This record gives sequence, C-alpha cells and structure tokens, in this order.
Amino acid sequence: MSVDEQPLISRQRLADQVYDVLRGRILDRSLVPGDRLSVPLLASELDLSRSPVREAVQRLVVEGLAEEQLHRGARVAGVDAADLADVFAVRQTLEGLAASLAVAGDTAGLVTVLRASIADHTAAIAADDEKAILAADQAFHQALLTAAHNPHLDRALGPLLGRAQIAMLSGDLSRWPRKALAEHKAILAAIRAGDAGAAETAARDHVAAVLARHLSRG
Amino acid sequence: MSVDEQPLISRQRLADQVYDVLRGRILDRSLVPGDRLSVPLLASELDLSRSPVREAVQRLVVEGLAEEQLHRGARVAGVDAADLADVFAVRQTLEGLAASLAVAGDTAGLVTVLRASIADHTAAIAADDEKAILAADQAFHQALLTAAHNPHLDRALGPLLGRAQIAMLSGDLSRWPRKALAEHKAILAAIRAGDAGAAETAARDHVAAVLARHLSRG
DNA sequence: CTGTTACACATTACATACAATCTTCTGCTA
DNA sequence: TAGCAGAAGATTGTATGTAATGTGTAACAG
Repeated sequence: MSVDEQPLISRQRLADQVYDVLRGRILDRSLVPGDRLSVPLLASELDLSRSPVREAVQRLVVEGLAEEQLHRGARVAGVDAADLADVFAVRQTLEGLAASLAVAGDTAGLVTVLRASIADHTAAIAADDEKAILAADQAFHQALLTAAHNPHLDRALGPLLGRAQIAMLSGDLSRWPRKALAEHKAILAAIRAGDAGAAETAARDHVAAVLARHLSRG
Repeated sequence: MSVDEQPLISRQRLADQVYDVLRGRILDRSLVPGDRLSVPLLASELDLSRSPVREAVQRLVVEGLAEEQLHRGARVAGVDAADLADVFAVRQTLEGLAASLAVAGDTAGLVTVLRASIADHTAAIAADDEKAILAADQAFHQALLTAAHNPHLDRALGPLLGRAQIAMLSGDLSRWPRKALAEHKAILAAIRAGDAGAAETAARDHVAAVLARHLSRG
C-alpha cells in the first residue's frame, strides 16, 4: 500500500498545472471578465507549447469560467446581474444539500475545521484584512462541501462557486463581514446539534443573505 | 439580423461533433462503463486526427462521463451503488429547483410540451416500446429543465442526468413505467396549478421514486 | 472628410511529429 | 513449472507545423 495516495486524476500534467494557474488568476482578479485567454500568448509567457494551454482553456470553457466563440478564442466569463441570480439559486440549493449531508458524516472532525475557519474569520475581521476574510469564508464553505462526501455534489458546485466569486469580486470584497460570520456560526450550531434540516436552512439563508448584501448597493 | 442564430459555442468544430458522437454512444450503451476511449483508435475509426478526438474525450472526463488515469487513458465512467445514491441526491435537489423555477416562466408553453411528452409516454407504454418510453421520459425532464431558464442549472444538471442514465441503463430500462408516468402527471398538475412548492415536491418525489424502483431489485 | 474595400496579420482548429510512460509478451532463472 | 527481468509495442502527453477563419489597418473612392 502506497503512502501518498494520488487522486484519480493526477495533477502532474502540464495542462492541469496551467489550468490551476489560470483558474487562480481568474479568482484573484489577475484576469478579469472580458480578458482574452490567448493560447499563443499564454504559451510563450509560461514557456511551453500551445497544446497544454489550449487544453486548460478548453476546460475553463467547459466549466463555465470562460466563454468562447468559434475561431475567436476564449475570454474570462462575465457574470451579470441576471446570471448572478441564476448562479445563486443553484448555489443556494446545493449548499443547503451540502450542509444537510455534512451532518450525516463525521461531525466531530467537521466541527473542528469549521471552528478554525470561524476563528480565522474573526481574527481577519479584527485585523481588517480583506484577503484573509475571503480566505476564511471560502475555507468554511469548502469544509462544508468536503464533509458532504459527495463527489458529484462537489463537481456540480465547484464551478458555481468560481462563477459566484468572479461576480462577488466585482463589488466590494467583504460587505458586512460580521454578518457572514454570524451566519456561519448559525450553520455550525445546527451541525453541532446534529439537525440536518436546520443546517440546510441555515446554509440556504446564508447564501441568500450573501447575495442580498451584494445586491444591496451595486 | 441573421435567420439562423447560432448558439454561443458553435457546434461546427470537429471536436464538438466527436463529443456528440461519443456521448451518444455512451448514453445508448454502444459504449458501456469500463470501455476504453482510445484516442488513436477512435481517430482512425472516425477518419480524422487525434487532436479533436482528444479534446472530446477530455471534455467527457471534465463532465464526469469518463474517468482517466495519468498515462493510461480514459474509460467510460462506471456508476456503482454508492455513486448512484450520490448522483440522485444532487439530482433530486436540482430537479426540484427546476420544477419550482419552471412555474415562474411561461407555464402555458411548458404545459403543452409536457402534455405531449405524457401522451408519447402513454402510447409507448401501450406499445411496450422501451426505447420510446425512455425517450418520452427524457423529453419530460428536459422540458422541465429548459423551462427553468437557468443556464447554470442546466450546466450543473446535464452531466448528472448523463451519469444517472448510465446507471439506469445497467438495469432494466423501464421498471413500472406506469408509475413514472403517474408521477409525471402529478408534476404537471402542480405546474398547471401554478404551485411552485408543490411542483418542487412532486419533482423531488419522482426522482426519489425512480431511484427506489431502480434499487428495488438490483 | 467619411465610408468602403482589400490586404496583411494574428489566432484558431486541425494535423502530424516526437518523447515519456505504461502494458504486455518473451525468455531466462530457480 | 512458476516467477521475474527486460525488451518491444502501444498509448499518452507535449511540441510543432499547416490551413482556414477572423481582425484590424490603410489606401482609395465618393
């Protein structure tokens, strides 16, 4: 038995590494909606051939983080108001499911992780560190998703979270972060109580509130 | 203004056509779980180069209809019992959302389409035509999804329906098709009544029942 | 000066070439 | 005969070549 179990799809390929780089640049706003994803340009910049770059860009397109037109290349996907509402409708549903499923799993381990995220979140708010706030927030949601132990949920929700983040980053990073923190605590409380229904409701409410805050003042 | 409005991503590319071919073969069981998706073999069979074939296979992998290992190629994804439960948990949630959203849209047009599907379904059952039953069933679900007018929901649910179909096709095609038909009618009734909550519940119940029937005798 | 057309350029989509890795078969050893 | 080493073959991953399509600019006509 090997010590370091590789995931089913190894991340050793150049195409996967390029994908990670591009996804990272989109999510940290090094690349913003509308920016071109020129295959030859990226290839020369990253000092490799066009094949893995093209493969990475295609994957972004399939996942919806980029949009392409025939013979005209791909651009970073924009998320307008209507899109955002659509994204959040699905996200709300799936994050509710994730919270509900998480209760059925190893609650003890999950609670530890969520508490750590909340502690980081609190510290980041105190330090007024927007990047840290965002990181703690994402860690919370990711922990919930992981704890659901449903790879299909993971696959469905992952790209949605990416698109949601693209949109959120267009506005202020952290609007009323204290409210998000309070909502996270409510989710945690429901999980600690072992109440799947309450966890689902709390998660759905949180997602709805995030959207409402984002829309509250363009 | 042009007459034939192309979708954003045109389907003219060879890679897209190959994707359609492969997806079709998987969903009609010309290719079954575990079958290798050999790029050079498919390329020679389809009489084109490996580039578009590779791109199509990669897309199937991203969408989860195929699984690959590094340097060992891709195979048609298998869906075991645990996977199936996971798929249906997500599918239930998303189809419920789709039904709920569909009520908000053009109900009149939707009702017409759903009625047509139900009529086809009824006729197919009378004729004991399993392929037609399956087609009518899929048309119903597809109409519901389309009527939700949420491209992100579409993108999330599409691959799930594919994986669900892979699994269902492993068993009998149509178990108690009359029950599925009755459940479809219940969903339609809720939509006609303009009751989003009832539509969501009916859709969720239907998905759960489909899974239960599939599992009821391996 | 404005609008159109033609041409040069860049990029995409596909084809092919090469290198690294895996599988499988063969033949040797114990 | 069973088991393993090793080479041959095939396939994947990456690089590069080529044809087709789209874009942008500049010259020219009105």
